[in-house]
Amino acid sequence: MDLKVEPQLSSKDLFLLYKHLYDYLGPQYWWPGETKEEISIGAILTQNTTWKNVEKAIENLKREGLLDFKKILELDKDYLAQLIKPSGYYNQKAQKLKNFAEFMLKEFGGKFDVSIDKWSLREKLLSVKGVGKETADSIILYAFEKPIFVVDAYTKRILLRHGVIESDKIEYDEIAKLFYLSIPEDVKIYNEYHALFVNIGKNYCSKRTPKCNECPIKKLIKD
DNA sequence: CTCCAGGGGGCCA
DNA sequence: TGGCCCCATGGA
Repeated sequence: MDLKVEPQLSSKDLFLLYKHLYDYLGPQYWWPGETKEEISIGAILTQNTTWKNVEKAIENLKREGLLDFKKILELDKDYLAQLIKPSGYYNQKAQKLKNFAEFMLKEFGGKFDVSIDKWSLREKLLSVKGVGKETADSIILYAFEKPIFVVDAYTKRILLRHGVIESDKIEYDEIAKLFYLSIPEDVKIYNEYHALFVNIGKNYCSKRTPKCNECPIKKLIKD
């Protein structure tokens, strides 16, 4: 069971919530990363792992000049695994990075400024072994810069605690739909909204020490 | 010590 | 599709 917070929010309030959070917390400047390659690689490395550990892995790759799809594809898999060890699941993730690098080179010549429909792009990304919905959507939004809404564990937990959704068994795409129906289709908004949710999730809605009483959302709802 | 963090794939009924 | 297991490190 997950705790709930009174009063409750409705899915119709999601755009209002965004505007309030943005006014209150300001831009979050996501996704951290100097290049699209770095951003997309980070999206895979952060699977079920804290960002702090991912930073170490990225730093190792950057130091070796390996934030490059061609080099990742050619690199010895075990060596790649050692470099990304701090991010955990290193054997699996080494293979995932190779799968993704090969996909990007074959499909788009390693480029991100492609004029492909975002849903077609999503289908293609989901066909890569190691890229699930959240990872695909993160890559589409933050590297390809197309308006796809990213749903993560924080998003689900926050919506659950504020009564927007009833059950944590709700499907990923069903949660995303709540946002597509409530807010304008806009890369900037989707970018900031997800980042704001992570901010709130980390600081006020973590599983272990939920500081619901100090949560900005609780204060904002009182309008 | 236990539990969790910005998941995803494989297997099986 | 729904449930279950595996992957693996670092931090609270």
